Amino acid sequence: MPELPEVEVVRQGLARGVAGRTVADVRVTRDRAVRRHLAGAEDFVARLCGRTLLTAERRGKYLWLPLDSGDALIGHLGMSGQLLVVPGDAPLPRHLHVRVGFADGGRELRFVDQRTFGGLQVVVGGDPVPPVLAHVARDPLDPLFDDEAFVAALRRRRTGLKRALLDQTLISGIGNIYADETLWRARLHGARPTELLTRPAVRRLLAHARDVLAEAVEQGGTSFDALYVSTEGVSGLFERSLNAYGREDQPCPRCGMPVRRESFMNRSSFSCPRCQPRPRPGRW
DNA sequence: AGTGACGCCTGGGAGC
DNA sequence: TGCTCCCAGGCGTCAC
Repeated sequence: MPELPEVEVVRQGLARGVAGRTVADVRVTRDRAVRRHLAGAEDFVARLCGRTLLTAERRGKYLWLPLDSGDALIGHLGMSGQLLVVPGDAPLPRHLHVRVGFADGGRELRFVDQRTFGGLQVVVGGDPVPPVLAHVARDPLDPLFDDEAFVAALRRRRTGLKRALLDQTLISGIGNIYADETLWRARLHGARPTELLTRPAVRRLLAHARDVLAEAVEQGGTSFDALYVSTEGVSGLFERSLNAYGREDQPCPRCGMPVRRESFMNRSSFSCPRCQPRPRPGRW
């Protein structure tokens, strides 16, 4: 599932593959893929044609490509989205929704998305960040991420720790997989009340989040199936480095206890029963 | 204002 | 074999 590392790998591919190129033609074959573009698919196409894509940027799980018009093309992969840079005569995949051809006649950009939770839109402004993304917090790999502000904000929350890690307005880029991996490394259960964590504990947690995200970027991200791939269609290798996520009943790599699976927020959470004990009422 | 529940969407697999 | 149900889960929206 695309979280920060997977999206970052895609961003790097876009920077290599489409930045600096001028759009010649755009085809939208499924309007749902541009539903966030409120002015409609026709307007989406008009705002892209003839424009040059300047760079490839990312905040959390959002991507955007500033245009020479002052607009920006925003992309979100949702659960199953792919941004591919491939030859125009490559076979058309089943869930291909948007094609962007370039004036240089080289490889085209494709948005493919099985579940269409993701999508594309063109918005006004993209420097330093499109206004519609202003609510998204900086992510832990952002040089301007404010560690102490995060520590204070998390401790002001009155919620569970995993819920806070998944809140993109508090810290962005972390989804279910990397939340579980961060918690495993920090030896904390996701139900721990945020307001009871000490400052040093939150700093350690943040350091683990940074580590696991950076290591996953190095490995090209996590690919459980063919749904997540780079712009070149390559799968990531980080799945083999997962310690908790998806490892129900397998031994904890640290202590050997079988990893447990719990239902949480209508999804699965994986943790070690020994390394990450459930919080007891009134203690932490 | 902060918190949490809900619905969107499709394919694959389990179960009958 | 074929049908139904469940699961994966990011995030915008809405209610409290």
